[in-house]
Parts: sequence; C-alpha cells; structure tokens
Amino acid sequence: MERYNFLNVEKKWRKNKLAQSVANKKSKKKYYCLEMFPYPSGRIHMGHVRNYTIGDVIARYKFLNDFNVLHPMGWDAFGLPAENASKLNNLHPKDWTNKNITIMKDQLKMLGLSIDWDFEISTCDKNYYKHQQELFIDFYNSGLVSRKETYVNWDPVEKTVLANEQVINGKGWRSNATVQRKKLSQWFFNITKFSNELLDALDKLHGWPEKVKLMQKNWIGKSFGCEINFDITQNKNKITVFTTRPDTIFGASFLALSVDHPLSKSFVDKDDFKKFKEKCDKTGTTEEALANAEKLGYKTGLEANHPFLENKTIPIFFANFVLMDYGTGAIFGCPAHDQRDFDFAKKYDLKITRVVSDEKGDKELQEAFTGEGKIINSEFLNGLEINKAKERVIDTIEKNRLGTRKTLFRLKDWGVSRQRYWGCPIPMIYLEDGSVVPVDKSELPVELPEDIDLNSAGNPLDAHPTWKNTIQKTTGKRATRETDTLDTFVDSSWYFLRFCSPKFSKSAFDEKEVNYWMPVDQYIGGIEHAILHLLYSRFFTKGINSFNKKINISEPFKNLFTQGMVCHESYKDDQGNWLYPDEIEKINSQNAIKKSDKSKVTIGPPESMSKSKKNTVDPEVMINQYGADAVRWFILSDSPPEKDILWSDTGVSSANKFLQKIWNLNFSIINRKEPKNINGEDEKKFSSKINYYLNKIDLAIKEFKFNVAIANFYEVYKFFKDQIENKIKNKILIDNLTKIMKLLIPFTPHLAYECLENLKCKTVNKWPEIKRDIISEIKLAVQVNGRTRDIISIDENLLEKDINNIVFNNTKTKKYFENKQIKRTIFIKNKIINYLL
RNA sequence: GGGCAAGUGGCGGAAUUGGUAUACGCGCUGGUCUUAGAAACCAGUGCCGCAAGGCUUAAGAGUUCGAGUCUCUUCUUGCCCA
Repeated sequence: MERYNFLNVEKKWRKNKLAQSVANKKSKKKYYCLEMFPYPSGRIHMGHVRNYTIGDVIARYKFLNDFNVLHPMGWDAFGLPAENASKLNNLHPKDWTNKNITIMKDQLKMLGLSIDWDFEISTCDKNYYKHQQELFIDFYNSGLVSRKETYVNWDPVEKTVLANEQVINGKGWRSNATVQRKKLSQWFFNITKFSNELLDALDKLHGWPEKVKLMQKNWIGKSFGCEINFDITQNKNKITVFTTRPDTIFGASFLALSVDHPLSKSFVDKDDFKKFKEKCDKTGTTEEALANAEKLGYKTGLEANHPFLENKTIPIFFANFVLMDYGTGAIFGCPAHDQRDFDFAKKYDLKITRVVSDEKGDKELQEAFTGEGKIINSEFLNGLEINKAKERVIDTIEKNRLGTRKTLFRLKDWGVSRQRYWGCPIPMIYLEDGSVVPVDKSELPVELPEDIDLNSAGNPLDAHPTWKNTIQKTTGKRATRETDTLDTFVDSSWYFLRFCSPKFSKSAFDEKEVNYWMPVDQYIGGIEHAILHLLYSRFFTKGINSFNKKINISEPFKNLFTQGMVCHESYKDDQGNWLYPDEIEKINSQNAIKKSDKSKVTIGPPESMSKSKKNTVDPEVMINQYGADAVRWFILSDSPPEKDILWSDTGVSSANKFLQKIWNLNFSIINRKEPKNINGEDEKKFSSKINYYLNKIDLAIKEFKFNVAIANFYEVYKFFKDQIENKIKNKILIDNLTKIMKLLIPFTPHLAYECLENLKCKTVNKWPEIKRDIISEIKLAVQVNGRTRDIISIDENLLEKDINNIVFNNTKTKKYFENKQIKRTIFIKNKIINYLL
C-alpha cells in the first residue's frame, strides 16, 4: 500500500472544476452562503481559516443537497493600514493592497474552498467605489445623508477624527495623545431615521443568535421618558431637560447643562467659563470617558424654579458629564438615585434628597440607590412603584403643560467623514456661493489621485495641489471637491448586494439578480462585528429598499453565525521579548526553552492569536506540512465553532494521521477479497449502523456541530474497519463506504474526491440517501429504583411483558428481584424501564 | 454598577433536549515491532475500593420513578454595556 500523498492529491483537485464549484444552474433552490470578506493585511491568519472553512462546509453541504449556491469572496481593501504600510515601505497603498490580495488569494485557494472567483470584488477598485458613490448620492437625494456640525474625538497628533472604539482611556489608540472634543462639519448617514425599524425587525430575525440581537437592542437603546421645562428664576427663560427618571423629580437638587447648551452664549466671554470649557473639551465623548472623568461643574449663579414645589429653586450648572447631542443637552440632577449626580452633589455640597426607598429604611446614602422601591418625599407620588410613578408624573406634567412624553434613542447618526487618503472619495462639491451639491452622476467615479504625499500632516487629499479643484458639470461654475473619504464600514455595508452581480456596470447591482439571491441565507463571521457592521448593513438594506422600488429586501442576513476566535499560548524569553511558537521548544506543558540559546521561556495563557504577541501560527506553513484537509479537519474538530479554539500542533498532526487511515481504509476495501458464506444478518446490521451514522453526521452538519460530526467520523471509521473481516459482500461495503466518503466532501474535499474516484463513484456531487427506517437497533436502559443496572439491546417497539421476561432471566439483573415485590413499573417505549421495589 | 452567557476527567469537549454521564480527540501509562528512536498497532485511563459495590457534572436545596439538563440560593469565570 502506498502512502497517501496529500501534496499531489490536493494539487490535483484544487484545479478540478467538479470539485471546486458549487454553482448548480439547473436547481430551482438558491442558497447564498457568505463569509465576512477579509481585509488584505498581507497573509491569511487562522481566524480566516476557521471562518472560511465553516462557510465552505455549509456551501458544499447545500450544493451536494441540490441547491444552486452562491459562494463568493472579495476584499475589504480600503483602510488605514495600507497608508501606514505605505509610509513604512515607500509603496503606494494601491500596490501594497494589490500585492497582498494576490498572496492571500493564492493562500485561500490552497485551502480548497468552493469559492467562485468569477465573483471576486475589491472595494478599492474604482468599478466598485463608483457605485458606492452613486449610492451615496441616492441616499443624499432621499434625505438619508446630511451634513452636520458635531463634536468628534479629535486626535491632535494624527490630525484626524477617531471613532469611539479608537479612543482608549481618553487617548488615541495609535498616537496615545489625549483626545480632544472638536466641532467639525461632517457627513452623516441618518441611521436614526430607522431606529424603530432596526429595533422592531430584530424580533423577526429568528436565524440570528440571541446574544447579537440583544447587543443591537442595547446599542439602539430605546428609552422612555419625558421633557420637562424649568423656568429660570432670574430672567423667565426656559430650560428644557430630558429625563428617563421623571419619578425622581422631587429629589432634584440642581440642573446640569452641556457647555454647548444655547445658554452658554451669555457666558462665552467670561475667562473662567472659557477655561472650564477647555477642560471639558479634553474629556472625550465616549460614555465611558464621561462616566470615569471627575465630575466638574461651573456655577452659573442662575436658579430654576422647581415645577411642582412652589418657592423651591435649584441652582443651574454647566457640567462636563452632560452632552449636547443626547436629549436636550440638559438634565436635572437627582443625586440620591444617579451615581454621576451623586458624585457631583458631593463635590459641590448640594442637597441629597432620597425619593425612592428600599425595604431597609432610610439611612444616609453612601452611593446612589438605583434599585426598585417605593416613592417617598414626593407629594402626589408617594407610595407608588417606580413605573407607576413615572406614568403618573408624566400625565401630570402633560396636563399642566410643563413638558411632553418622549421616546429617545441611544443610537446616533453615523458619521462617515474620514480625513484619510485610502478610502472612497465622497462625491460632493462645494460651490463658491457656499452651497454643497452632489457630483453629476455621469462624472462618477470621483477617482483617487495616484500621486499623493502621505507624509504631510492632516488630510492628504486636501493637501494635494490640484485634485480638489473642479467644475460643476451642469453650470460650468468653479467648485472644490469634498476631500474627506468615507468610513470603510460603508464599503462593507452593501458588498453582499454587489456580489449578486459583481460585473454589472449600469448600477450598483442588477435588481433581478438581487431579488433572486438575497437575502444571504447564511452569513458567517466574527462576533466583533455584532454591532456596527451588521447594523450598518441592515440600515443600508432598508435605505436602498426605501428608494429603489424594484427590490424588495428589508433584511440582508437571514441566518447569522458568529464563530469563536483561534487562540494560542504566548511565549516570552528572559528579556521579556515575545517569541513565535517556532522559536521555542516545549519540554512539557509548563516548561519551554528558546531554540537558539536554550534559555528559559515563560509560557503565557492561551489568548486570541495576534501579531503583537507573536502567538500566531501561519496557515500556509501548516498546509504545506500537514495538508489543507488536515488543517480544515483540525480547525473544525476540536471545539464547537461558536466557541474559542486552542490551536494545537499535535491536534493537526493527528488529523493528518487520521486522514491517512481513511485513505488506507479506502484502499483495503477496494482490494478486499470477496468472502465465502455471506451472512445476511451481518449485512443487515451493518447497513443499519451505517445509516445511523449517516443520519447523525447529517444532523450535526445542519446544526453547525462540526466537532460532533467529526467525532462520528472517527467512530464510523472504527466500525468500518471491524467489519472488513465479517461476511459481508464487497458491493455492500463499497456502496456504504461511498456514502461515507460523500459525507466527507464538505470537510476534507481533496481526500474525499480522491477516494471517490478510486471507488469509481459515478454520482459524486450528490448527497447520499439516508434510510432512516432501517436504523432499528434499540438500546434500553434497565433501572431498579432509578439506578441503571443494565443496558439491553432490543427490537424496536418491544412490549413491556417481553422486556420483563428478558430482565427477570438476565444474570446481571435478576438478582435485584429475588424476594422482592415490584410496587410500580415505569416503562417508556424504546428508552427505559424502571422497576420500583 | 447593570445585562447576558457559562461552570462536566490532566486538557478540548459529547450527552438523541428530563431517560446509559464522561462519546470522540489530545495527553498519559503499559505492551508488540525495532539495535535504538520515530511511526504503526494493541490494551488501559473520572474518584474510592482487593472485590462486590459505592461516589461523581462549581456548592447547597427543591420538583420527579428518574436531573448535567427544570426551579431557587450561593460561589466562580467570560462577554457586552457602563
């Protein structure tokens, strides 16, 4: 027997159309299987391997089950790393990106993925971003894009806007400079126009993990409350505050206003206010930064009348923890029941009046009490539960015309302006009269200039000597281009639509193709995109649906699967430098040494693979060493796909060994001598058991339990091997082995196709028929007083009295019944019999 | 601080959804083969016990003929939001 040569076999099947395509034009059933497309960072990593292997199993499974499968791949090719790499290597971002795409495409091909490369797209390709610019204009014309002045996280070193997640402890993630709040004019997608729809439609996404839906729900953050108008005692002006806790109105001891509140206009000339505002501007804008910052206030000297308490006034402050873009930019502070207000009140020595009581009585508060309880010290609200009090007080407020009921969302509009070069240019121009208009669609794409200086500070397109100068097509008037580019989340918010007709030149997509393929039947990717990418994609779909009446898709992803991360131990030498796994040698599970100088290595706990910690394993190296099939097998076998997996070299090595055994089994069955005296009973039992496994594996794939499916392959291998000696016809062995090999296609396609070819299988790309009715062997547990004493094999649907016969004569069980009375018997057909003595 | 998950051998994990707890893999131990190692193959591997048997799914209680699974309390860990 020759050894299985995975290098040759994998090379052979990689080029074979039959083994790599999952398109099935004859079928009426469509299936769109999509994995989140990669950022072309240089080389694929194990996270990609896991993501795309899971997707490949599903795509192939559906194809073998007669679906016409769309399984495309593309590149999320715009983004900052290209600019940074280009500065380092003096390579144009375009060349750097395209070079990476070439490498990664080859690596993906090595994995044996059933991807249709005719559908490949790249977001930095002008044939892609041209249509993105069209869509931007469509969104603009539909009132879903607007230009607004807002406060942003400004990185003074990078001279750019940072997203909230790029601000860590108030500092820029890259520059480590203290982030400032700065007012900038920016382009926004008005995602908040869809707040309610995005929230309500979550209930209909039955194929999404509950966890992801909950995260989106919290992110959208619908809250009920009301606005309350306070009169300023000194000048009869009004201040409107928003609150979700109107029930605590009697505990109000101050008003706090954002420094950007209109009232600040009368203070801007004062030096101490200017200083205070500067301090606030350094705080950043994330909720976390605000919560952790020391609470600071500026006393206005003004006071407001309490809406319900005559002769009671409360002081008005500007405060650093109130934001202008949430609610009305003003709150009333109730220190007893909000921690921020509590901190503030302690600092400025304000009154803390408790208005919600818990069971324990009314001692002095050490911190804000935010639990459930009954209202006290609140006149007409006394004795009510919080929710009832809210209703009552809002009713009263509305009746007395002091304010109105309001629903507020935490979700904010999506700011998409980025001061970067390597992104999609925003197709807007500024005329000399100050108006802003879209570029004429016939002039799209607005192309990025090739000649660019990335080393100057600030916005590279703005610094370009000529690029921004243009002329409005319809009027011939001089104009300047928008020099900001779009957030790369925009690129990935519609790529799944482009995949339906990637070469369509008339518009972003061919409606006919979109109506056929969409929605994506299975979307697969990392949990880290649970909120933003998925929410933006849902918004884009709803937005396009609102202005393009030819398509009828309201949600992009019917089923969502979020896979876990790939982890590995990390290693440090005695100098504290990180080491790659192949730089060390393990002595046992706790000890390792550096290969180069035999010095001691400290082993860190398994963590998500990352370049910075060097705890990475290169997929290409593994594929060359063990084969793509073995790598696929291991990454699917060791953990449930939604959980983190620990990469292990012994694991992938044993996967390789097992695949060799499968090949050996195939070989020995093909060369088996026909036995004499065939036993029909053996054959029947054999077929029954094989169908039992076919059914189990089929179910496991459907339920994304690939680790369980693989455990069943190990079992069925063992079972098969034991049967070679039995008196079973060759034809029956070969027919059943063929079925098993077909089940193996989604997992290890190269090996499976090679084995099937050797088995002379004529119907390769067809899932085997599973005969569930011949899976007849039943194991029944025999219990005495609830304890299992034996497990007996019985025929299906055997009656209680026949089972009694077996049990009372069985040497293993009959001793339990000697001199005993059976008080009661619990019998569940085909499962269990329990005798109570 | 709030919300949501989850706790099963030395490790990753399985359990037909209330009916055989520890499948399968890794690791480990012993054996065969080999000059030796590697590979391959065979056997063993939750705990206590010589055995019969008993105990065991983070801890404790409850429901049930029967609980890893359902309910409650406590502890621990992870994730998200703050």
